Amino acid sequence: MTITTGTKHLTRKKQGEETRTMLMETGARLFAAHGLHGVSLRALVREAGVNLSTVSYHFGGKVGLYEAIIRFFINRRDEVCPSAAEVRTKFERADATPRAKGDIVSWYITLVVQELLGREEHIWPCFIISRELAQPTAIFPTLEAEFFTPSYNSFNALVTGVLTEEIDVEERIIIVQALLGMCLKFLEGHLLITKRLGWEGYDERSIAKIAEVLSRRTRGFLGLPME
Amino acid sequence: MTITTGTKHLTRKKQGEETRTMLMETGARLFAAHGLHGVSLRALVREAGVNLSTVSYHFGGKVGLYEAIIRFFINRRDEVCPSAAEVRTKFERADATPRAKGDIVSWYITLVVQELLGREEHIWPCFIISRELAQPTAIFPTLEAEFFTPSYNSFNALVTGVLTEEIDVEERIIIVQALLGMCLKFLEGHLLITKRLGWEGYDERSIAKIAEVLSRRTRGFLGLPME
DNA sequence: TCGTATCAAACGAACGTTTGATTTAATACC
DNA sequence: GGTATTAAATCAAACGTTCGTTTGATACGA
Repeated sequence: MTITTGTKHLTRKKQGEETRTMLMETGARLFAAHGLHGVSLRALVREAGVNLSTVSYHFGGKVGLYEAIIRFFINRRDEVCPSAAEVRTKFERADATPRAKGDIVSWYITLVVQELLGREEHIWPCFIISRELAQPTAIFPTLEAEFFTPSYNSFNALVTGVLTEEIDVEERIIIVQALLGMCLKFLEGHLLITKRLGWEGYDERSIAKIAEVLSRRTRGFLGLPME
Repeated sequence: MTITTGTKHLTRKKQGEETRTMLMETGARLFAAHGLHGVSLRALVREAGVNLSTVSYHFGGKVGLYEAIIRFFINRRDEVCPSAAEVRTKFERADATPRAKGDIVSWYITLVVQELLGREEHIWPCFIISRELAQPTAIFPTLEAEFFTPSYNSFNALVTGVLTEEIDVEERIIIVQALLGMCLKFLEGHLLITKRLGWEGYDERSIAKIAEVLSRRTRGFLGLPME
């Protein structure tokens, strides 16, 4: 009967969902800032304004909450960077000119930067999973299979599409890693970077600026004209 | 009288020094893998083969050990990347040709990659401090003042030396961050990267390969001919 | 009345730290 | 040169705290 009174009027089920959401949002922010082991459940629930036991009730425990946050983001992977197949299709349908290739690179980098940095709901979970790279937990194998490998394949499709000339496999892998690191740096280091740039944080203009510089210079990195 | 018997023959003072070294080496490795909060002192001393109380005795506590490891690395900063002044001198003494600038870029990137990845005693502390960027602890202000800022200034001197043409300050900062991220990626992600490349770990040959690819392509990133 | 969600309280385990005794190389004394 | 003293370093044990989890009672909408 959903109800009623003034501000709070939730069915019992909606209330549970609201609690889950609040825990995941707060958890994403705190785990991003301090890591899985750096956040106590008591601090987390105080910040979220819910009872300590709700974590075990809804997620089975601290690790369950942590992994739920990661799984939620894994399911959004398609939004973060294009699939490898999509990238390959782009190259098949475009001219083989450096100019056309450069356009694809710019499209790709711009998209990734905007999805990584531009979405409130993405930035903290993304922060968390990027830390899994250096500090893996039990969820890492899943994360690698369902997120890192597809993302890597997507970047790899981009690089392969550009560098059609003969290039040894080691160099191609190194290039992909370098590009990934370049993009992720603006995520992991966003506190220091925005401070150094005198920005309050990332907004539409600043993200567009980063995307423009990175996409243009990535063309140079890949041996295409920067224009 | 130092003595004598068979294998172990240390003065009491040397023994203390050996304990400190063992704790710092083990701590560097474990803190790098799991973070400050992810390592318990009991697990650490078990691995190091020393008594629990020695941590408090020699370092004042867990955080004291952690910060000692970081301070040790801060004092090695000069070896990790050249000073900004040294970079500027290089440019002053070189021709203004793209070729000469490219040589400086290659020299710089090669040096940084080799110092970051090539030294056993550097890699774990370096790993730890790179995590401080995303997950700052109490030591961060010191780290920023005595390590990150000088390193940033050094990279900035390189980029500034290359891009003498008119370029807005935001773009220059973004470029510096991208280059930093590119280099650090091979540190933070070394487990995944070596796995993907089918390497056992970084060795002299693989590091040289990474340095070669990155330095050559960084020239392209900075608008110089890749040769 | 039933099932879901919340809550305060308590649980045992693990944490970082402290303590006081013990070991041991170096020193002082005769 | 042998013996007692000193100070540094180690060690096992125990400290109080905080951790994640569990429990059992309560609130409340269906």
